[in-house]
Amino acid sequence: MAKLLETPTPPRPSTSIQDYLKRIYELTENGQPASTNDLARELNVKPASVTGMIQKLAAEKPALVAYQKHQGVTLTPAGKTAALEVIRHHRLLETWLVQTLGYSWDEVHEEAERLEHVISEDFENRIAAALGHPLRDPHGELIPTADLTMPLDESIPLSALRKDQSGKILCVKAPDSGLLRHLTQLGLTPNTFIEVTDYSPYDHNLTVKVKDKTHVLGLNITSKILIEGK
Amino acid sequence: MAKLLETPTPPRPSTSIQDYLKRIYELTENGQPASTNDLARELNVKPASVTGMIQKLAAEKPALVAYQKHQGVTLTPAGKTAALEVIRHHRLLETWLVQTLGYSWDEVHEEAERLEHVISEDFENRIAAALGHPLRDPHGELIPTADLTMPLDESIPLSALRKDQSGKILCVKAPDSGLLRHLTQLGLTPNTFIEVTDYSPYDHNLTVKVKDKTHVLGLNITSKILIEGK
DNA sequence: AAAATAATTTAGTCATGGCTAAATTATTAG
DNA sequence: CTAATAATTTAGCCATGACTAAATTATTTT
Repeated sequence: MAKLLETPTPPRPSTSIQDYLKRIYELTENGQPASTNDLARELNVKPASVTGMIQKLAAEKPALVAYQKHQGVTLTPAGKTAALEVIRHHRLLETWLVQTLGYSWDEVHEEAERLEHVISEDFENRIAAALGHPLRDPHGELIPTADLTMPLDESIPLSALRKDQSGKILCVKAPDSGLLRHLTQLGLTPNTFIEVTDYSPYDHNLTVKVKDKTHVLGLNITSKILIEGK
Repeated sequence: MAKLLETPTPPRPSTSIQDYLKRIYELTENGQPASTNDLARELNVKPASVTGMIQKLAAEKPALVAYQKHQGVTLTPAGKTAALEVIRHHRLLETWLVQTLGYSWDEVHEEAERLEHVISEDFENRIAAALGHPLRDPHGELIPTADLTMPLDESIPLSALRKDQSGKILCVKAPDSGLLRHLTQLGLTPNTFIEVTDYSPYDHNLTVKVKDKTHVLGLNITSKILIEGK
């Protein structure tokens, strides 16, 4: 009898579509449309394939992306919601794998990348609850809330700090796991206290003290480390 | 540099192939080849599709199934190994979801059904270790070992017991979750003590005492409940 | 502004894994 | 043993999502 009342759940976007939407979200966080080439690079796919998929996403009802030839692509509200769903899955999974299976935060990404596409809403709810509805994942990235909106980011980049200012590291946005491990070595991990002991106005290098050790960090690093806002 | 040394990991069988191999394993546990129709029913796919996939699996090098037209299909050693890998994933996942996320053993199946295809060896090892390398899953089914062999089953069906015999329930093989919940209601769950207080030689019904309650069970149920062997 | 280069799109192909309809082979009933 | 039925296979089609090669459009350089 329950059979007869089953909601005809709308089919979930395919794994490929989810990947496209997630990457488009990330590439458009700067406010600029994402280019075909950039997407192709991020997705490990040829540009021609990107064009094809984008055209398909733009033709869906409702459209998931806004697209004009040669103008790059952005997410529609529907597309953004779908992207945030995937990102929420990913970040909750990373948090959960680190907490319950002893993964380190720099090796958990790939696993989450595969799991994010197949977990149920029920599963998502259970791990969110088990983790106490965390605000950030192990990297410090904000986790989209259950209503599929991204919380306001109140962090500022470490590069904005000057001599004698200090704060707590919230987030480390490292593009590859090599750098991630390096920064972990230096003690530059989320929830660590950091203090700026010197600032060079010429190259914007910061001298920082973390866990009683001192390091000089260039803009390439300090711009990727986020500190709690004042 | 690590790049240059990356093992060219053989591509994992597709999700579809994994599903086929798992079902063939289950359907051939009785020693008989699996028929096209039975497989189609189990996989929610048309018989013609099964024929196509089986032919493909038989043509792989090494072959994953042994197949002769109209004769049904069995697993080759390579196919059996691949099937046991998926079954190990499934059963470890079920065990783990029940233990760590409070799933009940009758609602965990579908989730594991999707996750089993995407977890890494590393993940498998971590949950196996975290669970203390369990012998059976929450249903009581044997979990294939890390070397991908199925442990010897030392259980016997409840239907083999007679008046005044007793034992511990190891496994409940219920074909659908409705029956599963019903049996749970009756207290017929793995690791519970059960005592046969009467036996009817005519219809093979057993009168059993479980958790201070008494029930009369038909062969349709008693043959699906496994008890620790003597 | 024209030429060279880079980015993007189109057109056409392929593999995967479903499907239907029709043909074939097995099995069962009479 | 033959006819009816059931099971299985073949043939041909479709959607998805990749690919290459060629064409087109944008952007830089000179």
